[in-house]
Amino acid sequence: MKVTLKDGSVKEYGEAKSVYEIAKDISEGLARVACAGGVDGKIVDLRTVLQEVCELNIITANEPAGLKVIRHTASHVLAQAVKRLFPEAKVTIGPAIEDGFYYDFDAEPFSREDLDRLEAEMKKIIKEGHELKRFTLPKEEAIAFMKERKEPFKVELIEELPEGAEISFYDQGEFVDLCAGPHLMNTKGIKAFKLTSSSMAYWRGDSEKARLQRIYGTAYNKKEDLAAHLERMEDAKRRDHNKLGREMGLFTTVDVIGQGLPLFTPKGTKMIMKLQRWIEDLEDNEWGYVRTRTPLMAKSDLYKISGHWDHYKDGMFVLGDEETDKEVLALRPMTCPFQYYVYKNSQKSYRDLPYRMSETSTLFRSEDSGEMHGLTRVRQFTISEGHLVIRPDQAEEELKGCFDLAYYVLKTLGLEEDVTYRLSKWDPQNKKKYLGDETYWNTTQEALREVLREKDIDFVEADGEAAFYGPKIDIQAKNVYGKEDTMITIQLDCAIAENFDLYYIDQNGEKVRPYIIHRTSMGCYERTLAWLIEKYAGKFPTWLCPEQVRVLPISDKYEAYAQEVFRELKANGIDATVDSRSEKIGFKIREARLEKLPYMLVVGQQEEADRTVSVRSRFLGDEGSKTLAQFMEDICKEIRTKEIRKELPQEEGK
RNA sequence: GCCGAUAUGGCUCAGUUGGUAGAGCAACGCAUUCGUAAUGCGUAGGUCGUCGGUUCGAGUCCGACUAUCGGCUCCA
Repeated sequence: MKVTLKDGSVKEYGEAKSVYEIAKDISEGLARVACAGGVDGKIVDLRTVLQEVCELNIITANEPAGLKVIRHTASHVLAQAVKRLFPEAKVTIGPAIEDGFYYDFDAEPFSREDLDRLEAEMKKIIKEGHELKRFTLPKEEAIAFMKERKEPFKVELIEELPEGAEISFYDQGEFVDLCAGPHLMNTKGIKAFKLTSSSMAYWRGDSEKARLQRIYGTAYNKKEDLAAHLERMEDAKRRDHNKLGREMGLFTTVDVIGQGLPLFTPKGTKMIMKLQRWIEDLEDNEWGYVRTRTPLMAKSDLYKISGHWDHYKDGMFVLGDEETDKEVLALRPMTCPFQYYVYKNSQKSYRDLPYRMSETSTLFRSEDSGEMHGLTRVRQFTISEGHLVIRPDQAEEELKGCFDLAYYVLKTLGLEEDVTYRLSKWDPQNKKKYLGDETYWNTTQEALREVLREKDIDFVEADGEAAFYGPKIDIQAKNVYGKEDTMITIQLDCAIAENFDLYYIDQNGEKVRPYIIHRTSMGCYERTLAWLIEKYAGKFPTWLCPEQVRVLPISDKYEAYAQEVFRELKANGIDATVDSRSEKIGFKIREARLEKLPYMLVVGQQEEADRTVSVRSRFLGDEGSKTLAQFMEDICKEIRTKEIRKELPQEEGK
């Protein structure tokens, strides 16, 4: 589709997905020229263009762009319903988001019952079939219009728009909203929607500003799609690590121990130790790292040198009071300066670089109370933290090495498809938050960008996400609810060496400042475990399972043989147990399956006589019998190669 | 930190208008000795998150605190 713009230029749009783009261009950036714009070369007015666009949106409503329009319109219908049932409520903004929409209101908190009533009212509005009519007003009139309707938040929004702008509104029956569009032509276009939850949000995301009540909802073009979405959300709840991890007995929390301080059970600990041993072995033996072990706390003086005292003090647990105590200590929120002093312990030559240090490092961060979540946001956590002290000429190669290691870890865990890559840059609008000048940031950011380009990785760039000392490559993963957190980070830091007087001696015998790479390979063990729980819904690859094999004797009579099998498994380093209870075999199998064990070995008269085991696995079900030696060979190989076997389709056991 | 919701035996949940606790599963015991998703019977287990208040009487009403959940903000 070609749209002719006022300046005579013609912009060509592709199919379906760009429908929203057109509408957006027309109604936002090109609002003032749109009246003279046209579709397919014909000059038409804006209303016609928008109508055409909206029609297309209905047709292509399964495309993300089409859904966005439906959801945005649904958010207006929600606002209309709120104004009907809660006339005192003030409207603010209500955009479409990834899986639905929300609308923020200045109102009393909404209960689930309120949401149900609002849903009913929305259905009524949809049925009433209001046409969404767009009109514009000059800025001054627009302000007066919203003042008259007693909507202070809308007035504030309009006041910020440029002078002389034509302000766009949508009229749907008795409800009129300030909005750039686009929208469906009629409220009847909303075929399936649901209000999912309500919560509090701040006006413009600023905790100093008004507290608003946000209502979340979702809308689809078809009832089946909505049902499928709700089903996905139910599935997400079942996978939620915070629920499943507790149910499976991997971790727990205790009131009197405190928030954000999970306790790992023997099972959870086993999994974390498997990850940790793997990573340490990998780094030390294959990727050329040396291992350090440094204190969990230090005097405040250390953090003053590193800059954390100025930039990160609120995030640290400080022991003692600067006013009254001679010595003030703080638990470490990172390992950087500790490892710098390990580096400084002996004088390094250019030949010693890169000097790659790694530590399985427990860190403490004083998160605000509402920020903790399961295993993904905690106050004490352990990361595979490393610092590479490098010569400037080694930056590119070492950064790539860090990236390769991270990618290898992700791939082995089967998570490589589930992550996104982000180049985290400084915020040029807020330079005070960062060390170094513009040149420094441009150079370091470009170095990281080059690595991602070289690796042919799709990535996004994000302002304001950098550490205060340098930019980062962040590998982001989403939890089952779509919330994103950083899993692995690689950071380039060319500034801190100065503060700690780090140097090496070059070929000419001169002292030279090295660069530093801060990086993780697996990231935070707690978080990684959380993602693994959600990714595999508790059905972990065998190598990671806290219990890999359970021996199930048919009856007490075969206990001795079961013990023999068990000893053989343990002798091969396999995590195994024996279920010796006097229960029927069906019951034992049921329990082992509910616990998502990869392997069960049923042993009875036949097996004892033949020196075999009857194998039942999560992957193939009843696999028949194998000699013990054969089973041992197979499972050892599976564990050694960290194989991710395909699971049997879900059977439901209640 | 902010807003809202929630808090009953190991787990999942009942508990009516305030009259001082109930089920299933798990645990334990006994019987059963069993061939690929639940054997039967029995026993024990809770000062209802903590503290305070209202009341003749509080799991139930009120307040504070703590924790959990959903968000906001923040972040590995």
